[in-house]
Parts: sequence; structure tokens; C-alpha cells
Amino acid sequence: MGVSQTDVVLRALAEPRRREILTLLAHDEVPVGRLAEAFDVSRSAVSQHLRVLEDAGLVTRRAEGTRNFYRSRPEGLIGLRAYLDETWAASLDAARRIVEGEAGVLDADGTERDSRATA
Amino acid sequence: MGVSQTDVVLRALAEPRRREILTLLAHDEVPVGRLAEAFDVSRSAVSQHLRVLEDAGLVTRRAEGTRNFYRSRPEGLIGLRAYLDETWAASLDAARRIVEGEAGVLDADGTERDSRATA
DNA sequence: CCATACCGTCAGTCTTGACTAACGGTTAGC
DNA sequence: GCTAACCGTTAGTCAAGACTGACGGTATGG
Repeated sequence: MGVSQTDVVLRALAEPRRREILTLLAHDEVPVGRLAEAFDVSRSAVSQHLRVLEDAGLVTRRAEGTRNFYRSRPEGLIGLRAYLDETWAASLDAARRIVEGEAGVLDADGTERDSRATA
Repeated sequence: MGVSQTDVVLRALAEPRRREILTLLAHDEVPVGRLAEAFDVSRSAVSQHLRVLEDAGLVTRRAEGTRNFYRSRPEGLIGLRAYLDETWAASLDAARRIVEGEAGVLDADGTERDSRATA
């Protein structure tokens, strides 16, 4: 309960190799072995990355015989996009208030104070 | 040159405490000392987090006397949003092709192959 | 049944990074 | 000039995680 979905997705995307994997999985459904060949790392590393991506909901798995096909899962990005939109909106709102001269700048004792020119 | 802007922003946001800091800086302009009090960590830790956020372009600094006021910078999220939109679009496009029965599933030898129903 | 192909998991190594404590630098007040 | 307040930087510690190698498990071919 201590880790939010946004946190899991963000940590998964923060790794460059996982983003490369996601790029490959964006257009095609690819088995693990093929990914390992493409990236010049061990299958084990790729498998661990895929586990992280699957736990984050960014990828789906489909077993066919002994091969596991992975595919990108766009819905996994919904939560992150929502988070970014909120932060974006909040920051823009604050910036707008600052421009209008009613910014929320706090003084040392915590009381409100008038904003000064950007200098 | 090996690190893209998307990578820097993503790594900066992947840390929970930095997201908390960003949340506080979204509405108000806050000095470092106040952030340290709010989070029950040393000023040094907060200062280092702010450095990462500033390098990522997610925060701006304004010096006033000995105090440094930090503020959220919404434009820093533009690149990340563009990246997410691209990945989102690519994945959705692939999913659409799969539904329409013309998915790009590769066989063992790399040749194209017809997609099978979703399990 | 035996060999092979494909994959996930575990143990162990090594790098990255979050944190504290101590230090130095700058500004305001007396 | 001296002191105090505020902050960035550094060295050092410790935990998280990316990676390799070895192992075991399952499905296909002979």
C-alpha cells in the first residue's frame, strides 16, 4: 500500500533499456529471445526487465508453446498521464497567479507576502 | 550526450520525495529550509534533490539574500508528455492493427505471420 | 525416453543514488 | 569585524537495482 501505481510506472520507465524494450514492443509482438538478441544483453536481464514492465501494467504476456510473446499495453500509461496533467495544471495555475501579482510567496514566519518582480 | 532530456526528467520524477517536493512547489514559491522542515530530512538531502530537479528543468531558482526560493516549472514536462504521446500512439496503432487482423507478429525466422485470436 | 529449444528464477557481483554529517561561502544585523 | 542565518558541496555509508551465470521447469522432435 505504500507504493502508488504512478510510482511503479515511473520507476519502470526511468530505466533506458526498458524504454528501448517498450519501443520494440510498441509495433510488434516479440518473444523474449528476439529482444535479447537485439540488445546485446543476457536473456535473464531482458526477462527481469519484462517482469518489471508487466508488474507496472505496461506490457502483456502471451504464452505459445515454450515461447512467451510480449506486447506493449498503452492503457498502462493512463495513470501517469493523469498525474502529469494534474501537476502541469497546478504549476500553470500558480504561474498565472504570479503573473497577475497575487502569487503565493511565503515569508520567513509563514505569513503571506506580496510577490516581487522576477529579478 | 548519451543522456536524453526525457531520461533526465524521468529519473528525476522516479524518486517519490522529489515528487513530494514538486507538489509543494506547484502552488507556492518556497525556500529550501521550509522544505527541509516539511519532510523531516536534512537540508542537504533537499538541496541535492533540488539540484536534480533544476538540472531536469522541472524547477527554477531565485536568490534573495541568503535564501534561495524554488518554484515549479511546468514547461519542464513538455518533452516527457511528447514522449508519452508518441509511445501511446504507436501502441494504440499496433493494437488497432491487431484487432483488424493485420498485426505484426514475427515468426522464429523473422518472417511475417498472421495474428491469432487473443488466446 | 532423450535431446533440444525457450524461458523464469535464484544467488552473487557491482554500480547508482539517497542520505547524514561536517565544512565553506555568502548575506544581513549588531 | 563578528556573529548568526541560510544554503551548496563534499566525503562517506548504506540500500536498491541492473547484470551475469547457473539452475530447473515445460513443450516439441526424433
